[in-house]
Amino acid sequence: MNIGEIAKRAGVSRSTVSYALSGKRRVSEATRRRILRVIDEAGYRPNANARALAEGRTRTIALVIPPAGRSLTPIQLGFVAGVVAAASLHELDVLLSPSGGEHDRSFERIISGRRVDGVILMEVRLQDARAARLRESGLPFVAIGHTADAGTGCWVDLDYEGLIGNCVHHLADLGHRAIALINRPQEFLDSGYGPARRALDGFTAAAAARSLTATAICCPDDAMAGEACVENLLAAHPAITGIVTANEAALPGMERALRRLGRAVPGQISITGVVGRHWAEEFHPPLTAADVPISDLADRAVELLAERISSPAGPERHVLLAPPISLRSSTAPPVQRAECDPALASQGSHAECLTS
Amino acid sequence: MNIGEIAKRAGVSRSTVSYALSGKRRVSEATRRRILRVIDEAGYRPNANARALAEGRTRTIALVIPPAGRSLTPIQLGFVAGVVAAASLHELDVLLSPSGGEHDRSFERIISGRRVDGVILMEVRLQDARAARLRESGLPFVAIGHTADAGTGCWVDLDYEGLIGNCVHHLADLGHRAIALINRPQEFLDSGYGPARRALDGFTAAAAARSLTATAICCPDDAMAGEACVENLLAAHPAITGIVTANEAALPGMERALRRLGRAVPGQISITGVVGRHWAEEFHPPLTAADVPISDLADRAVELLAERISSPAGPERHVLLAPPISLRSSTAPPVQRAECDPALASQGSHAECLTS
DNA sequence: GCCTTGTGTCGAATCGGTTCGAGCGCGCCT
DNA sequence: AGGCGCGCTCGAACCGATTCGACACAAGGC
Repeated sequence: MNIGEIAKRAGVSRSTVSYALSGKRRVSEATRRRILRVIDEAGYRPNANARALAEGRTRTIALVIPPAGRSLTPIQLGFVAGVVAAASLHELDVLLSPSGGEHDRSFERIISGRRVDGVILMEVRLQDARAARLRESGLPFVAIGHTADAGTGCWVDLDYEGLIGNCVHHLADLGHRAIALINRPQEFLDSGYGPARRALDGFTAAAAARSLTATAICCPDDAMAGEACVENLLAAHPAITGIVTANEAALPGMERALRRLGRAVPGQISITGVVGRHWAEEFHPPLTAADVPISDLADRAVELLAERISSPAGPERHVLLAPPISLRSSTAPPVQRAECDPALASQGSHAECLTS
Repeated sequence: MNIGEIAKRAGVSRSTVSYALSGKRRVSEATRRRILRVIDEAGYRPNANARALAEGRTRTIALVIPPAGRSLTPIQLGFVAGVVAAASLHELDVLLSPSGGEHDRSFERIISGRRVDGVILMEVRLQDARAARLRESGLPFVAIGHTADAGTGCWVDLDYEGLIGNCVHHLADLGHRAIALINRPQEFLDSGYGPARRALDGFTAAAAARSLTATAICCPDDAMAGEACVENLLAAHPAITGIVTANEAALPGMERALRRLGRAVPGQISITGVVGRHWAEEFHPPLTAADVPISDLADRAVELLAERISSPAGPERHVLLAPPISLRSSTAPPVQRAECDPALASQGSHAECLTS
């Protein structure tokens, strides 16, 4: 069933059918109705490939997911779902492309085969080969996170530097003097992964501004590692009363470690950070944190890309999101060590130990 | 840059370029080399849409993800990643399609626009409108989970019935007499979601076969609900010593509830079930469970689909996976209430309380 | 020397749409 | 009445590939 068959049955030419469908030229009401009836009876839909070939656009975008497929975090997952939903509203389909290692062929196939009108690139690095390849190809793309030359290209990103800084200020305001950062894994930092770098920068700068004693450590992306990290951290730096985390996957382990060490939250240790809302709410007690606005991020990325596709010569826009800190119940002023009996605190009755 | 331009530069016809690339007819070695050199210099790749139009196939498959995009579980996420990886090995691209509600237009667009050669359908229900639509369209598809008429169509699935049954038998072998099933949410059961139904069937049948006292409850897919479920369960049925779970998302909450109630695992309560490997290993203590072989599932689905695409008239094959139970450390023989001091057990020294 | 066989290449049709220029018939204005 | 403009429709070109039948030319057999 193709457009020619419809034309024949309706007794018109192929172009008239096309115009009746697209509305790009006027078609008399009588003819239009007749054509639509035939189409309805035949259950006809235009072939997407033929249309793409003729129009020169595919109405499809590619979403390039991070290299190691196995390490997709729930936050990334949420982003994928968000992009699909947002694209659906723009009448765009989403082609998923893995990247890295043997899967680079897939990426290359999609780009150079002109299968898509634009690309969303997840998890870009400060130096990113895929971004360079895309720039060379001339295909519109939006990066999630920004590359080293932040001025060029479109991107949407989270203001990790500012957000982590806000967390530090929040702890400082409460009176904490010794704090720590639990960052993403060391190799992320080494390979120039923006969020990890900027989290560290923001932490260091804010801590210095408030003259805090600050310790930053990296932690692999899983609960077991989180448990070990917190144990080692508190053993090595017993004075620490506040923790800022940029690593949500480690949270369950952190919770376990604190419980096992008998440190009450927020009685003895305050915790905050930048994590997905889901993780913040599942923490015990609910985490005071800057919730990562994952579906906003997805919406904005698709919006930017759609705009760029329709006018490739337009300005290269950037979006830097900075969600507010949601106050829940994992932060409080630090205990005064001298005045407070640890036994009391571990039983949860730390009210009388609070400082001013 | 298109095939005509390459032909001109190499001084041959367009068809010769096509044959040199596809190898479907012989081309003299000299000509072939010349063409390839020109292609290399120009950085030419065939336009995927034009090729699809001419060949009548798109080299793309659709992956239809569950209705509510927001509630994708990590296990589903893993499946998506697995499908993309497997498809990449077959030189297939993956188009992601949401389904349900307003997103059904996207599904319809992909199917009737002939954008794909085949479809993988996640989370099918026993009665499934999308499966019916696909059958009607004649497009090859593979379902994850089977529909009510299991004999027709291709599918891959997990043998939930058998696996949950095995878990029951495992507990029975250890000597447990009163056990419970923590199933997926009630509405899943009501809407005819296969895994939930079959988990319940398998549990009931195996418990009956071993003459166990069995309680089955449903639990929403999150940690908070898991915590509440376990508390209520143990309050209402204090005799229970073994729990089988089909709900991995509830696991962290279950762990918290047991800890708060002071029930040692596996000292006082044994836990097992069917859950993703990741969840099993993150549990404390590591969970004895039938690990869901998620990437196997994805591989087999893609394999079946690829086979069906290349020979649509072939047999409709099914795959039912039944992974073995991985013994970790969350199950043990139940304590003899009369002989055992709960205080001892809660300190982890339950060795002297074991039966037979 | 002619016919056969086979190798390598070409031209044209095809896939299923979109789009542009042209043409036809009609009503209106002068 | 003739000319003009307008509304509607048609035919043909085009997008960029694949594929089939045909043809040119060289080698080999009689």
